[in-house]
Amino acid sequence: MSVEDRRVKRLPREVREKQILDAAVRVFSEHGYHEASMDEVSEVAGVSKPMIYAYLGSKEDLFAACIRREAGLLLEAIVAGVDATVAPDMQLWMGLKAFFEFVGGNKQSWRVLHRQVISQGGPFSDEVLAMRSRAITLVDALLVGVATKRGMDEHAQKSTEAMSAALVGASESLADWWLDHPAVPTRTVVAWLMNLVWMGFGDLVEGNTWSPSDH
Amino acid sequence: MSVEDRRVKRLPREVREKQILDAAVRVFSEHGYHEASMDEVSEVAGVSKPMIYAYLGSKEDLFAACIRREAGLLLEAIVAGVDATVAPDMQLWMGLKAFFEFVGGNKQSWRVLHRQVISQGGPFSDEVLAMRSRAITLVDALLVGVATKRGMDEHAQKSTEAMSAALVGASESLADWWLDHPAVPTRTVVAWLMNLVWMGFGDLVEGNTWSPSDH
DNA sequence: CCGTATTCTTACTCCGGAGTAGGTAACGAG
DNA sequence: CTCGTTACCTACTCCGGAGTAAGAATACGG
Repeated sequence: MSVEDRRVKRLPREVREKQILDAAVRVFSEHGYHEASMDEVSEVAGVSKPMIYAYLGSKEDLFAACIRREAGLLLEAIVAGVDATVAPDMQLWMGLKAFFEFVGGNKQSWRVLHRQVISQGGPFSDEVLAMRSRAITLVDALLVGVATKRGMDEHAQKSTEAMSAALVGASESLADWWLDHPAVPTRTVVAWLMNLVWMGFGDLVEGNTWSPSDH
Repeated sequence: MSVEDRRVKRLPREVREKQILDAAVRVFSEHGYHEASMDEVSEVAGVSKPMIYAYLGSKEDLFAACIRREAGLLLEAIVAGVDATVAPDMQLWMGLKAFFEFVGGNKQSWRVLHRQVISQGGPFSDEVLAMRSRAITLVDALLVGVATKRGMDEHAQKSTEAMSAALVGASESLADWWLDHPAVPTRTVVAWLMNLVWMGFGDLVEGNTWSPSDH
Protein backbone atom coordinates (compact mmCIF):
# COMPACT_ATOMS: atom_id res chain seq x y z
CA MET A 1 0.00 0.00 0.00
CA SER A 2 2.87 2.27 0.68
CA VAL A 3 3.72 2.23 -2.98
CA GLU A 4 0.29 3.08 -4.35
CA ASP A 5 -0.90 5.23 -1.53
CA ARG A 6 2.14 7.40 -1.54
CA ARG A 7 1.66 10.46 -3.71
CA VAL A 8 3.81 10.47 -6.78
CA LYS A 9 6.87 12.12 -5.41
CA ARG A 10 10.21 13.46 -6.33
CA LEU A 11 9.58 14.51 -9.87
CA PRO A 12 12.17 16.52 -11.78
CA ARG A 13 11.96 20.27 -11.61
CA GLU A 14 10.69 20.80 -15.15
CA VAL A 15 7.66 18.63 -14.59
CA ARG A 16 6.76 20.34 -11.33
CA GLU A 17 7.10 23.74 -12.88
CA LYS A 18 4.68 22.77 -15.59
CA GLN A 19 2.21 21.39 -13.05
CA ILE A 20 2.47 24.57 -11.05
CA LEU A 21 1.94 26.78 -14.06
CA ASP A 22 -1.05 24.72 -15.15
CA ALA A 23 -2.57 25.01 -11.71
CA ALA A 24 -1.81 28.72 -11.55
CA VAL A 25 -3.48 29.42 -14.88
CA ARG A 26 -6.55 27.55 -13.72
CA VAL A 27 -6.75 29.27 -10.35
CA PHE A 28 -6.02 32.73 -11.72
CA SER A 29 -8.60 32.28 -14.45
CA GLU A 30 -11.20 31.31 -11.88
CA HIS A 31 -10.63 33.89 -9.19
CA GLY A 32 -8.50 36.60 -10.73
CA TYR A 33 -5.08 37.62 -9.60
CA HIS A 34 -5.89 39.14 -6.26
CA GLU A 35 -8.52 36.69 -5.09
CA ALA A 36 -6.32 33.77 -5.97
CA SER A 37 -4.19 32.54 -3.10
CA MET A 38 -0.87 30.81 -3.33
CA ASP A 39 -2.26 28.20 -0.98
CA GLU A 40 -4.93 27.28 -3.48
CA VAL A 41 -2.44 27.14 -6.31
CA SER A 42 -0.25 24.83 -4.29
CA GLU A 43 -3.23 22.69 -3.41
CA VAL A 44 -4.37 22.37 -7.01
CA ALA A 45 -0.85 21.71 -8.18
CA GLY A 46 -0.47 19.00 -5.54
CA VAL A 47 2.65 20.64 -4.24
CA SER A 48 3.46 22.53 -1.10
CA LYS A 49 3.75 26.28 -1.13
CA PRO A 50 7.48 26.70 -0.65
CA MET A 51 8.04 24.73 -3.84
CA ILE A 52 6.32 27.43 -5.79
CA TYR A 53 8.49 30.10 -4.24
CA ALA A 54 11.57 28.02 -4.84
CA TYR A 55 10.78 27.39 -8.49
CA LEU A 56 8.74 30.33 -9.73
CA GLY A 57 9.39 33.08 -7.22
CA SER A 58 6.82 35.47 -5.83
CA LYS A 59 3.13 35.57 -6.65
CA GLU A 60 3.79 38.36 -9.09
CA ASP A 61 6.51 36.36 -10.78
CA LEU A 62 4.22 33.37 -10.99
CA PHE A 63 1.48 35.38 -12.62
CA ALA A 64 3.91 36.93 -15.05
CA ALA A 65 5.16 33.47 -15.94
CA CYS A 66 1.59 32.36 -16.68
CA ILE A 67 0.99 35.38 -18.85
CA ARG A 68 4.20 34.90 -20.74
CA ARG A 69 3.53 31.27 -21.45
CA GLU A 70 -0.08 31.69 -22.52
CA ALA A 71 0.57 34.80 -24.55
CA GLY A 72 3.37 33.01 -26.31
CA LEU A 73 1.13 30.07 -27.12
CA LEU A 74 -1.58 32.34 -28.46
CA LEU A 75 0.67 34.34 -30.72
CA GLU A 76 2.36 31.16 -31.83
CA ALA A 77 -0.99 29.66 -32.76
CA ILE A 78 -1.89 32.73 -34.75
CA VAL A 79 1.27 33.07 -36.78
CA ALA A 80 1.30 29.31 -37.34
CA GLY A 81 -2.23 29.56 -38.70
CA VAL A 82 -1.45 32.26 -41.24
CA ASP A 83 0.04 31.66 -44.64
CA ALA A 84 1.91 34.87 -45.42
CA THR A 85 1.90 34.23 -49.16
CA VAL A 86 -1.85 34.48 -49.74
CA ALA A 87 -3.94 37.60 -50.25
CA PRO A 88 -4.35 40.02 -47.34
CA ASP A 89 -8.00 39.28 -46.76
CA MET A 90 -7.25 35.58 -46.55
CA GLN A 91 -4.42 36.31 -44.17
CA LEU A 92 -6.75 38.18 -41.89
CA TRP A 93 -9.28 35.41 -42.18
CA MET A 94 -6.73 32.78 -41.25
CA GLY A 95 -5.39 34.80 -38.37
CA LEU A 96 -8.80 35.43 -36.92
CA LYS A 97 -9.72 31.81 -37.36
CA ALA A 98 -6.62 30.69 -35.53
CA PHE A 99 -7.33 33.19 -32.79
CA PHE A 100 -10.89 32.04 -32.23
CA GLU A 101 -9.88 28.42 -32.38
CA PHE A 102 -7.31 29.02 -29.69
CA VAL A 103 -9.79 30.83 -27.51
CA GLY A 104 -12.35 28.09 -27.97
CA GLY A 105 -9.84 25.42 -27.03
CA ASN A 106 -8.19 27.28 -24.19
CA LYS A 107 -10.85 29.23 -22.43
CA GLN A 108 -8.87 29.41 -19.21
CA SER A 109 -5.84 30.81 -20.93
CA TRP A 110 -8.00 33.40 -22.56
CA ARG A 111 -9.61 34.41 -19.31
CA VAL A 112 -6.24 34.96 -17.72
CA LEU A 113 -4.94 36.88 -20.68
CA HIS A 114 -7.91 39.07 -21.36
CA ARG A 115 -9.88 39.61 -18.20
CA GLN A 116 -7.21 39.61 -15.58
CA VAL A 117 -4.36 41.42 -17.11
CA ILE A 118 -5.81 44.58 -18.50
CA SER A 119 -7.12 45.70 -15.16
CA GLN A 120 -4.01 45.34 -13.04
CA GLY A 121 -1.79 48.26 -13.80
CA GLY A 122 1.14 46.29 -12.47
CA PRO A 123 4.10 44.90 -14.31
CA PHE A 124 1.90 42.20 -15.83
CA SER A 125 0.00 44.48 -18.07
CA ASP A 126 3.29 45.19 -19.76
CA GLU A 127 3.56 41.56 -20.69
CA VAL A 128 0.14 41.36 -22.22
CA LEU A 129 0.01 44.85 -23.57
CA ALA A 130 3.19 43.93 -25.38
CA MET A 131 1.46 40.96 -26.95
CA ARG A 132 -1.57 43.06 -27.69
CA SER A 133 0.68 45.58 -29.35
CA ARG A 134 2.26 42.85 -31.41
CA ALA A 135 -1.17 41.72 -32.51
CA ILE A 136 -2.18 45.25 -33.38
CA THR A 137 1.06 45.79 -35.23
CA LEU A 138 0.49 42.59 -37.16
CA VAL A 139 -2.93 43.71 -38.28
CA ASP A 140 -1.70 47.21 -38.92
CA ALA A 141 1.02 45.95 -41.22
CA LEU A 142 -1.66 44.11 -43.18
CA LEU A 143 -3.88 47.16 -43.46
CA VAL A 144 -1.03 49.48 -44.30
CA GLY A 145 0.09 47.11 -47.00
CA VAL A 146 -3.32 47.14 -48.60
CA ALA A 147 -3.76 50.86 -48.16
CA THR A 148 -0.49 51.93 -49.73
CA LYS A 149 -0.72 49.44 -52.53
CA ARG A 150 -4.09 50.80 -53.51
CA GLY A 151 -3.00 54.38 -53.05
CA MET A 152 -5.20 55.24 -50.13
CA ASP A 153 -5.13 58.88 -49.20
CA GLU A 154 -2.91 60.03 -46.41
CA HIS A 155 -5.62 60.87 -43.96
CA ALA A 156 -7.16 57.47 -44.21
CA GLN A 157 -3.76 55.88 -43.83
CA LYS A 158 -3.29 57.54 -40.49
CA SER A 159 -6.33 55.72 -39.29
CA THR A 160 -4.98 52.24 -39.82
CA GLU A 161 -3.43 51.99 -36.40
CA ALA A 162 -6.66 53.05 -34.77
CA MET A 163 -8.56 50.67 -36.99
CA SER A 164 -6.27 47.86 -35.96
CA ALA A 165 -6.88 48.67 -32.33
CA ALA A 166 -10.60 48.67 -32.99
CA LEU A 167 -10.37 45.38 -34.84
CA VAL A 168 -8.38 43.71 -32.11
CA GLY A 169 -10.85 45.05 -29.57
CA ALA A 170 -13.76 43.82 -31.61
CA SER A 171 -12.17 40.40 -31.79
CA GLU A 172 -11.64 40.26 -28.07
CA SER A 173 -15.14 41.41 -27.35
CA LEU A 174 -16.60 38.99 -29.83
CA ALA A 175 -14.55 36.21 -28.28
CA ASP A 176 -16.13 37.01 -24.94
CA TRP A 177 -19.57 37.02 -26.52
CA TRP A 178 -18.78 33.72 -28.13
CA LEU A 179 -17.92 32.15 -24.79
CA ASP A 180 -21.54 32.77 -23.84
CA HIS A 181 -22.85 31.38 -27.15
CA PRO A 182 -20.76 28.29 -27.75
CA ALA A 183 -23.32 26.80 -30.10
CA VAL A 184 -22.19 29.09 -32.90
CA PRO A 185 -19.45 27.41 -34.91
CA THR A 186 -16.05 29.02 -35.19
CA ARG A 187 -16.18 29.70 -38.92
CA THR A 188 -19.46 31.50 -38.52
CA VAL A 189 -18.24 33.90 -35.89
CA VAL A 190 -15.11 34.63 -37.82
CA ALA A 191 -17.08 35.12 -41.01
CA TRP A 192 -19.32 37.64 -39.28
CA LEU A 193 -16.36 39.58 -38.07
CA MET A 194 -14.66 39.45 -41.44
CA ASN A 195 -17.77 40.76 -43.10
CA LEU A 196 -18.12 43.59 -40.66
CA VAL A 197 -14.54 44.59 -40.71
CA TRP A 198 -13.13 43.72 -44.04
CA MET A 199 -16.02 45.01 -46.05
CA GLY A 200 -15.85 48.20 -44.04
CA PHE A 201 -12.17 48.51 -44.60
CA GLY A 202 -12.61 47.66 -48.24
CA ASP A 203 -14.99 50.57 -48.61
CA LEU A 204 -12.50 52.77 -46.89
CA VAL A 205 -9.82 51.78 -49.35
CA GLU A 206 -12.10 52.38 -52.29
CA GLY A 207 -12.74 55.87 -51.02
CA ASN A 208 -16.32 55.03 -50.09
CA THR A 209 -16.43 56.95 -46.88
CA TRP A 210 -19.36 57.68 -44.66
CA SER A 211 -19.84 61.14 -43.24
CA PRO A 212 -22.53 62.73 -41.13
CA SER A 213 -25.09 64.75 -43.02
CA ASP A 214 -25.19 67.81 -40.77
CA HIS A 215 -23.28 68.53 -37.54
CA MET B 1 -7.83 81.87 13.72
CA SER B 2 -10.05 79.15 14.95
CA VAL B 3 -12.55 79.97 12.25
CA GLU B 4 -10.25 79.79 9.25
CA ASP B 5 -7.90 77.11 10.49
CA ARG B 6 -10.64 74.72 11.33
CA ARG B 7 -11.33 72.34 8.45
CA VAL B 8 -14.74 72.82 6.96
CA LYS B 9 -16.71 70.57 9.18
CA ARG B 10 -20.10 69.23 9.80
CA LEU B 11 -21.46 69.12 6.31
CA PRO B 12 -24.78 67.47 5.57
CA ARG B 13 -24.76 63.83 4.65
CA GLU B 14 -25.54 64.30 0.97
CA VAL B 15 -22.52 66.48 0.41
CA ARG B 16 -20.19 64.10 2.22
CA GLU B 17 -21.49 61.16 0.24
CA LYS B 18 -20.73 62.95 -2.98
CA GLN B 19 -17.23 63.86 -1.80
CA ILE B 20 -16.60 60.27 -0.82
CA LEU B 21 -17.86 58.92 -4.11
CA ASP B 22 -15.72 61.39 -6.03
CA ALA B 23 -12.67 60.37 -4.05
CA ALA B 24 -13.48 56.70 -4.46
CA VAL B 25 -13.80 56.96 -8.22
CA ARG B 26 -10.47 58.67 -8.37
CA VAL B 27 -8.67 56.21 -6.14
CA PHE B 28 -10.23 53.15 -7.76
CA SER B 29 -9.38 54.44 -11.19
CA GLU B 30 -5.77 54.94 -10.19
CA HIS B 31 -5.06 51.74 -8.33
CA GLY B 32 -7.85 49.36 -9.19
CA TYR B 33 -10.28 47.84 -6.75
CA HIS B 34 -7.97 45.62 -4.78
CA GLU B 35 -4.95 47.88 -4.56
CA ALA B 36 -7.09 50.74 -3.43
CA SER B 37 -7.36 51.06 0.33
CA MET B 38 -10.19 52.55 2.27
CA ASP B 39 -7.64 54.60 4.15
CA GLU B 40 -6.57 56.30 0.95
CA VAL B 41 -10.13 56.96 -0.07
CA SER B 42 -10.84 58.53 3.28
CA GLU B 43 -7.70 60.60 3.02
CA VAL B 44 -8.53 61.89 -0.44
CA ALA B 45 -12.10 62.56 0.56
CA GLY B 46 -10.90 64.49 3.59
CA VAL B 47 -13.03 62.38 5.87
CA SER B 48 -12.23 59.70 8.40
CA LYS B 49 -12.74 56.09 7.56
CA PRO B 50 -15.73 55.28 9.77
CA MET B 51 -17.70 57.92 7.90
CA ILE B 52 -17.39 55.90 4.74
CA TYR B 53 -18.62 52.79 6.47
CA ALA B 54 -21.44 54.73 8.06
CA TYR B 55 -22.62 56.28 4.81
CA LEU B 56 -21.68 53.92 2.03
CA GLY B 57 -21.13 50.58 3.73
CA SER B 58 -18.37 48.11 2.97
CA LYS B 59 -15.65 48.50 0.37
CA GLU B 60 -17.65 46.35 -1.99
CA ASP B 61 -20.72 48.51 -1.48
CA LEU B 62 -18.66 51.62 -2.08
CA PHE B 63 -17.29 50.27 -5.33
CA ALA B 64 -20.72 49.19 -6.47
CA ALA B 65 -22.02 52.66 -5.71
CA CYS B 66 -19.26 54.18 -7.86
CA ILE B 67 -20.06 51.86 -10.70
CA ARG B 68 -23.75 52.53 -10.51
CA ARG B 69 -23.31 56.26 -10.52
CA GLU B 70 -20.78 56.38 -13.34
CA ALA B 71 -22.57 53.84 -15.47
CA GLY B 72 -25.76 55.81 -15.06
CA LEU B 73 -24.07 59.01 -16.12
CA LEU B 74 -22.57 57.35 -19.17
CA LEU B 75 -25.78 55.82 -20.41
CA GLU B 76 -27.60 59.05 -19.67
CA ALA B 77 -25.08 60.98 -21.75
CA ILE B 78 -25.51 58.57 -24.63
CA VAL B 79 -29.28 58.54 -24.78
CA ALA B 80 -29.33 62.29 -24.26
CA GLY B 81 -27.01 62.67 -27.23
CA VAL B 82 -29.14 60.66 -29.63
CA ASP B 83 -32.09 62.01 -31.55
CA ALA B 84 -34.31 58.99 -32.07
CA THR B 85 -36.13 60.54 -35.01
CA VAL B 86 -33.22 60.74 -37.43
CA ALA B 87 -31.89 58.04 -39.73
CA PRO B 88 -30.22 54.98 -38.14
CA ASP B 89 -26.75 55.82 -39.32
CA MET B 90 -27.03 59.28 -37.81
CA GLN B 91 -28.34 57.75 -34.60
CA LEU B 92 -25.31 55.53 -34.38
CA TRP B 93 -23.07 58.47 -35.17
CA MET B 94 -24.61 60.57 -32.45
CA GLY B 95 -24.48 57.78 -29.92
CA LEU B 96 -20.84 57.06 -30.60
CA LYS B 97 -20.03 60.72 -30.50
CA ALA B 98 -21.71 61.11 -27.13
CA PHE B 99 -19.89 58.06 -25.88
CA PHE B 100 -16.46 59.28 -26.92
CA GLU B 101 -17.14 62.73 -25.60
CA PHE B 102 -18.05 61.28 -22.26
CA VAL B 103 -14.93 59.16 -22.17
CA GLY B 104 -12.78 62.11 -23.14
CA GLY B 105 -14.26 64.26 -20.43
CA ASN B 106 -14.39 61.62 -17.72
CA LYS B 107 -11.33 59.48 -18.12
CA GLN B 108 -11.43 58.37 -14.51
CA SER B 109 -14.99 57.24 -14.75
CA TRP B 110 -14.14 55.30 -17.85
CA ARG B 111 -11.15 53.63 -16.26
CA VAL B 112 -13.28 52.48 -13.36
CA LEU B 113 -16.04 51.27 -15.61
CA HIS B 114 -14.00 49.53 -18.24
CA ARG B 115 -10.72 48.35 -16.79
CA GLN B 116 -11.69 47.51 -13.26
CA VAL B 117 -15.03 45.93 -13.51
CA ILE B 118 -14.71 43.33 -16.20
CA SER B 119 -11.99 41.49 -14.36
CA GLN B 120 -13.59 41.07 -10.96
CA GLY B 121 -16.07 38.27 -11.17
CA GLY B 122 -17.74 39.68 -8.11
CA PRO B 123 -21.12 41.30 -7.76
CA PHE B 124 -19.84 44.45 -9.47
CA SER B 125 -19.49 42.93 -12.86
CA ASP B 126 -23.22 42.42 -12.78
CA GLU B 127 -23.69 46.15 -12.50
CA VAL B 128 -21.51 46.96 -15.45
CA LEU B 129 -22.32 43.94 -17.52
CA ALA B 130 -25.91 45.04 -17.19
CA MET B 131 -25.01 48.43 -18.60
CA ARG B 132 -22.95 46.81 -21.29
CA SER B 133 -25.90 44.63 -22.16
CA ARG B 134 -28.12 47.66 -22.38
CA ALA B 135 -25.65 49.28 -24.73
CA ILE B 136 -25.46 46.17 -26.87
CA THR B 137 -29.22 45.89 -26.89
CA LEU B 138 -29.48 49.51 -27.95
CA VAL B 139 -27.17 48.97 -30.88
CA ASP B 140 -28.80 45.67 -31.71
CA ALA B 141 -32.20 47.31 -31.93
CA LEU B 142 -30.76 49.77 -34.41
CA LEU B 143 -29.20 47.07 -36.54
CA VAL B 144 -32.23 44.83 -36.43
CA GLY B 145 -34.37 47.75 -37.48
CA VAL B 146 -32.22 48.35 -40.51
CA ALA B 147 -31.88 44.69 -41.31
CA THR B 148 -35.56 43.84 -41.24
CA LYS B 149 -36.60 46.97 -43.03
CA ARG B 150 -34.30 46.17 -45.90
CA GLY B 151 -35.26 42.52 -45.91
CA MET B 152 -31.95 41.10 -44.83
CA ASP B 153 -31.79 37.33 -44.99
CA GLU B 154 -32.39 35.35 -41.85
CA HIS B 155 -28.88 34.09 -41.41
CA ALA B 156 -27.43 37.57 -41.49
CA GLN B 157 -30.08 38.77 -39.06
CA LYS B 158 -28.94 36.25 -36.51
CA SER B 159 -25.59 37.91 -36.53
CA THR B 160 -26.77 41.32 -35.39
CA GLU B 161 -26.38 40.55 -31.74
CA ALA B 162 -22.84 39.35 -32.27
CA MET B 163 -22.16 42.36 -34.45
CA SER B 164 -23.42 44.62 -31.73
CA ALA B 165 -21.12 42.95 -29.23
CA ALA B 166 -18.25 43.40 -31.65
CA LEU B 167 -19.14 47.02 -32.22
CA VAL B 168 -19.35 47.79 -28.53
CA GLY B 169 -16.05 46.02 -28.01
CA ALA B 170 -14.49 47.95 -30.86
CA SER B 171 -15.71 51.18 -29.32
CA GLU B 172 -14.29 50.31 -25.94
CA SER B 173 -10.99 49.28 -27.40
CA LEU B 174 -10.81 52.35 -29.56
CA ALA B 175 -11.60 54.50 -26.55
CA ASP B 176 -8.63 52.97 -24.78
CA TRP B 177 -6.44 53.61 -27.80
CA TRP B 178 -7.69 57.14 -27.90
CA LEU B 179 -6.66 57.77 -24.31
CA ASP B 180 -3.11 57.16 -25.49
CA HIS B 181 -3.54 59.44 -28.54
CA PRO B 182 -5.42 62.43 -27.20
CA ALA B 183 -4.29 64.65 -30.06
CA VAL B 184 -6.83 63.06 -32.37
CA PRO B 185 -10.10 65.00 -32.23
CA THR B 186 -13.28 63.29 -31.18
CA ARG B 187 -15.08 63.60 -34.49
CA THR B 188 -12.19 62.00 -36.26
CA VAL B 189 -12.09 58.91 -34.09
CA VAL B 190 -15.81 58.50 -34.31
CA ALA B 191 -15.73 58.97 -38.05
CA TRP B 192 -13.13 56.25 -38.38
CA LEU B 193 -15.22 53.87 -36.39
CA MET B 194 -18.36 54.74 -38.32
CA ASN B 195 -16.59 54.10 -41.56
CA LEU B 196 -15.25 50.79 -40.43
CA VAL B 197 -18.44 49.58 -38.94
CA TRP B 198 -21.28 51.18 -40.78
CA MET B 199 -19.88 50.68 -44.21
CA GLY B 200 -19.24 47.06 -43.28
CA PHE B 201 -22.73 46.65 -41.99
CA GLY B 202 -24.07 48.41 -45.02
CA ASP B 203 -22.43 45.87 -47.26
CA LEU B 204 -23.87 43.14 -45.13
CA VAL B 205 -27.34 44.54 -45.59
CA GLU B 206 -26.88 44.85 -49.31
CA GLY B 207 -25.93 41.20 -49.45
CA ASN B 208 -22.32 42.05 -50.26
CA THR B 209 -20.76 39.38 -48.14
CA TRP B 210 -17.19 38.31 -47.95
CA SER B 211 -16.30 34.64 -47.89
CA PRO B 212 -13.04 32.76 -47.92
CA SER B 213 -11.95 31.40 -51.27
CA ASP B 214 -10.92 27.92 -50.15
CA HIS B 215 -10.86 26.35 -46.63
C1' DC C 1 -30.55 75.18 28.88
C1' DC C 2 -31.37 70.29 28.47
C1' DG C 3 -32.06 66.17 25.69
C1' DT C 4 -31.60 63.91 21.40
C1' DA C 5 -30.03 63.21 16.91
C1' DT C 6 -26.31 63.85 13.64
C1' DT C 7 -21.65 64.50 12.26
C1' DC C 8 -17.11 63.10 12.93
C1' DT C 9 -12.64 61.27 15.09
C1' DT C 10 -8.94 58.52 17.37
C1' DA C 11 -7.44 54.33 18.25
C1' DC C 12 -7.94 50.16 18.24
C1' DT C 13 -9.05 44.47 16.77
C1' DC C 14 -8.46 40.84 13.86
C1' DC C 15 -7.57 37.91 9.96
C1' DG C 16 -6.23 36.29 5.46
C1' DG C 17 -2.62 35.42 3.01
C1' DA C 18 2.30 36.42 1.29
C1' DG C 19 6.51 34.83 2.24
C1' DT C 20 10.12 31.96 5.22
C1' DA C 21 12.91 29.14 8.57
C1' DG C 22 14.46 24.99 9.24
C1' DG C 23 14.24 20.30 8.80
C1' DT C 24 13.43 15.48 6.35
C1' DA C 25 13.82 12.20 2.84
C1' DA C 26 15.16 10.48 -1.56
C1' DC C 27 18.55 10.13 -5.19
C1' DG C 28 23.32 9.89 -7.62
C1' DA C 29 28.31 9.94 -7.61
C1' DG C 30 32.42 8.25 -5.91
C1' DC D 1 28.20 3.65 2.81
C1' DT D 2 28.62 8.53 2.90
C1' DC D 3 28.50 12.89 1.28
C1' DG D 4 26.52 16.35 -1.45
C1' DT D 5 22.56 17.79 -3.95
C1' DT D 6 18.00 18.22 -5.11
C1' DA D 7 13.09 17.64 -4.05
C1' DC D 8 9.91 18.48 -0.65
C1' DC D 9 7.24 19.36 3.75
C1' DT D 10 5.25 21.31 8.32
C1' DA D 11 4.76 25.05 10.80
C1' DC D 12 5.51 29.12 11.57
C1' DT D 13 6.11 34.97 11.19
C1' DC D 14 4.38 39.16 10.02
C1' DC D 15 1.89 42.90 8.00
C1' DG D 16 -1.48 45.50 5.39
C1' DG D 17 -5.77 46.67 5.42
C1' DA D 18 -10.92 45.81 6.29
C1' DG D 19 -13.93 46.80 9.63
C1' DT D 20 -15.34 48.58 14.65
C1' DA D 21 -15.86 50.37 19.52
C1' DA D 22 -16.51 54.15 22.03
C1' DG D 23 -16.89 58.54 22.56
C1' DA D 24 -16.30 63.92 21.38
C1' DA D 25 -18.23 67.86 19.35
C1' DT D 26 -21.84 70.41 17.14
C1' DA D 27 -26.52 71.54 15.92
C1' DC D 28 -31.35 72.24 16.98
C1' DG D 29 -36.13 71.67 18.76
C1' DG D 30 -38.68 72.46 22.76
